[in-house]
Amino acid sequence: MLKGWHMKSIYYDIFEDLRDRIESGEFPYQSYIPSEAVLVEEYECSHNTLRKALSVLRLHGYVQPIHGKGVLVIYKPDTYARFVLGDIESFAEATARNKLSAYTTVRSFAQIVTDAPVAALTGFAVGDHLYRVERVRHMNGAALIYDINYFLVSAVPGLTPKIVEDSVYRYVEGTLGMQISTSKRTVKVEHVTHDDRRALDLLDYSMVAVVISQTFNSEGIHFETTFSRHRPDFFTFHDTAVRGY
Amino acid sequence: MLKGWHMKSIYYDIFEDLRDRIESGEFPYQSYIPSEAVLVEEYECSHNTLRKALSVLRLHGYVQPIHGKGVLVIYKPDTYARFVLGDIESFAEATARNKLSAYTTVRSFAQIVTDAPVAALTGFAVGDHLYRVERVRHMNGAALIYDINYFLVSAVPGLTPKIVEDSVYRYVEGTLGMQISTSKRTVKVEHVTHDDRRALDLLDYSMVAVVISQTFNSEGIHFETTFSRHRPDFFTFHDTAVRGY
DNA sequence: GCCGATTTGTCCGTATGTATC
DNA sequence: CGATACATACGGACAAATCGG
Repeated sequence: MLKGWHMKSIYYDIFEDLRDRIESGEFPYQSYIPSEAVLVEEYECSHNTLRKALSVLRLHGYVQPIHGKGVLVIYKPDTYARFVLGDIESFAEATARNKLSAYTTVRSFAQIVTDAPVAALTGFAVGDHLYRVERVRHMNGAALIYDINYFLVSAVPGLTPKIVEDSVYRYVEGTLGMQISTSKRTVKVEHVTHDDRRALDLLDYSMVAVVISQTFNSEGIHFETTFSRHRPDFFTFHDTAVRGY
Repeated sequence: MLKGWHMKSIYYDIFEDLRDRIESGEFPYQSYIPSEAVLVEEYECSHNTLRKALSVLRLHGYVQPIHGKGVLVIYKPDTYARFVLGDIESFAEATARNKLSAYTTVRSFAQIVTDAPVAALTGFAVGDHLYRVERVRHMNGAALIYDINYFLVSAVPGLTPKIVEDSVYRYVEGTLGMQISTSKRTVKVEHVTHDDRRALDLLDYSMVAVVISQTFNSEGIHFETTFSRHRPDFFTFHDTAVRGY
């Protein structure tokens, strides 16, 4: 059984525990984890709850259930880069996990009203009030990521340059109590702009990797569109796709 | 209730039906779909089965369930590009869906034995027998994608240049009856190589977008690693991430 | 502010189907 | 063929969030 109390939900606690046991090497690559029946005993939960945990584990690319045989581990520690973007993770969270020295500078901070071009760009409606923020992410001393954020004012009231310098997500989830839910992202490669040249330490790179993400909160409101422009050599995007899900 | 017989499973049929109804505009952006109770009536299924269908719908970024209120549609038809890569979709399937004139040429076809460098590159074990295939994807007359595939011979026996010119997935899923299950992908941006220059119509681009994918079949066997090198202006990668899954 | 109706979220127990060995 | 293991489906129960009276 799991130690103390569960924080989120039973199935999620079981998922986290199994994930940790896989990452720790207790269940190595190409081995089978214990059967459903055994795990139901161990975690003292219902068969349905365990299956939900296994489904999350699968969606994260840790295991591959095989009908009639067992649940196979397909997680290789070496293969996984540490900068996980296939999940929703903020810059602050990501750098903390990677133990990198990193900081953010704010290039501009303004409040605007959506016009037609901005609407086409961001997906917001004409007339929406937005915060437009430009930030530069430095890692180990070099300017590597140039972020242009558009936040819906009504959803993220009281945003300040001070806050965006720290972590918007911490403010949004902590102070405002808002929950981020779905993020739709597109990855492209574009020519560098004059702004890229000014903002980033580009060396001789002529193109940048761009991640365009539209983020929805738990109320289904599209509250953020971000253009994240990365120097190519420091850009990696991970993703796990599962058939039938 | 759904028309005739279900092909795969009840929950998947319901997912496909709801997805179609959303894409058709019956449930527009920012509207609520009928409640669980109503849909359970309509589809004559159990409440659990319907919830599973909704979970798949959510993972595909169509809806956002909101506790106590309903299930909100967050799908915008315009926003979605048609070249979906966040799902597992083959080149043949993708071009067919996009109604593009496309064809494939085979640059090389060989059988090799994995040595240390190839092992490090592909994730296969030293000594594994592999097919190494180089192909170029042409769309509307231009060479845009340069694919280098490594297939595990034991998992994909009898592969021929003729087959890879058509669709490997059709052979694998159709003839061999194998089912593709999980795909782990990484997107990077790299400098063009001499091979890129020879294989692709690169214009003056100096970099390519690279998708590295490791694909597992339903038996949990890592049977394919592919390096897909795209001309930047024709490259787009879509992804939907959901918190808590 | 409270209460009740509605709606989604989680969990449980059970039954049946299907693939593997 | 039987035992094991995963896959799907059902029905019931309760919790939590929302909304209106």
